[in-house]
Amino acid sequence: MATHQNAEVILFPKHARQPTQHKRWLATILQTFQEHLVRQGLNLTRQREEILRCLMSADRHLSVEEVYDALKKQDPTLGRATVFRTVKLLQECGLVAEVGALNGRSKFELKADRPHHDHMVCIECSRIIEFQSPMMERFQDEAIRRQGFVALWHRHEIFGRCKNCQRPRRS
Amino acid sequence: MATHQNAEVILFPKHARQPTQHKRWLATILQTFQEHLVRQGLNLTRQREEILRCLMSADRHLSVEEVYDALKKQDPTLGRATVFRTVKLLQECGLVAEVGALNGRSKFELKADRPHHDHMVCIECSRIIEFQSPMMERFQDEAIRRQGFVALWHRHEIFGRCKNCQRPRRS
DNA sequence: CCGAAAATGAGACTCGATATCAATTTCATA
DNA sequence: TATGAAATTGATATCGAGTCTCATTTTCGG
Repeated sequence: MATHQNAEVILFPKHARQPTQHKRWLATILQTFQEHLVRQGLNLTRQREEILRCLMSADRHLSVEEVYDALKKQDPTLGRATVFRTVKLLQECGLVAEVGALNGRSKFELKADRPHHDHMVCIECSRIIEFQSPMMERFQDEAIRRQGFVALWHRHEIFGRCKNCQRPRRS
Repeated sequence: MATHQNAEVILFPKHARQPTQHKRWLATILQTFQEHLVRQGLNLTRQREEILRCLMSADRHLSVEEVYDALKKQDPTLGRATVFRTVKLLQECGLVAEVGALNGRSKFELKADRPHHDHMVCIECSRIIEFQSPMMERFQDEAIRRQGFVALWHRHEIFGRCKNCQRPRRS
């Protein structure tokens, strides 16, 4: 009945880049966000930057609550609503994608400059495994074209047990 | 700000079967459900049967609220909780599948005896287009095997605009 | 028919997400 | 740099899908 697990969020570079390299990457993404905001007549505020940085430096998919908790420590005035609003903005400009989680709490990941991939979600340990399958994509695109559909985004999640969680039986 | 659209649910056979044919189909599915219940020491009650019949005869994916509204008319004592509970039972025995909808309200479809398929969801008119792509499935399965993952179910939804809703611009 | 177990439905409750709104911040412009 | 309209924020209220509780009713084997 705990409100949420994973109260502690350890932040470290996702791609283990060189510091300088990472800085440049970070700057590029910030700029993308900035441009999107300007296009809408909005500003890149301290809070928005913090939230984006948090998502950029996390080594895993985070929920809004996790982002909020992590940032609250270094900025106690931050409000939940701002995190929700900012994540929505980041989704709109395609920097962040929702990865529907198991129990109604959505998790988010940074999409920027990362190749397209889908997810396998372990129902035991909640681990999210990213995978790519260009061939699968290809046939998916073909199906979309066949229907005369214009795809804006998609969600492809496979639920089951990961390699480490294949216990013989549920106790 | 309406609580929910589509208050009216028109029920008619999904597959336009012959009456006798449909009756037999219905009986088979009811029996499947029955068997699942007995296996768990549960009973097939009037409410449970009504709910399954409703899902079986709908021509589209329904939300719990829609099932509830439709049945409430012919059985005013029916409770929301019962619909939620029954849909969960139907999911457990594989007769019904959740099709994650746009706004947090899940919709459900009857899976029984229908071939596997995925969905394209129109963000304009909420229409759900079912499609099949055996090749796509094949490469998906391959990816799952490659990860040593054991898949239990999956969700593959493509969001965008359907053929009829490709307006030139959002006003 | 009896009685234990299952099922129901009304309503309280949970909790992620959104809306509201007064106070604060931002930035183009003077 | 000062100004003010527009954007932003955060506290809080609110919403709503889904779950839980529990007293009452139904089911079904014996």
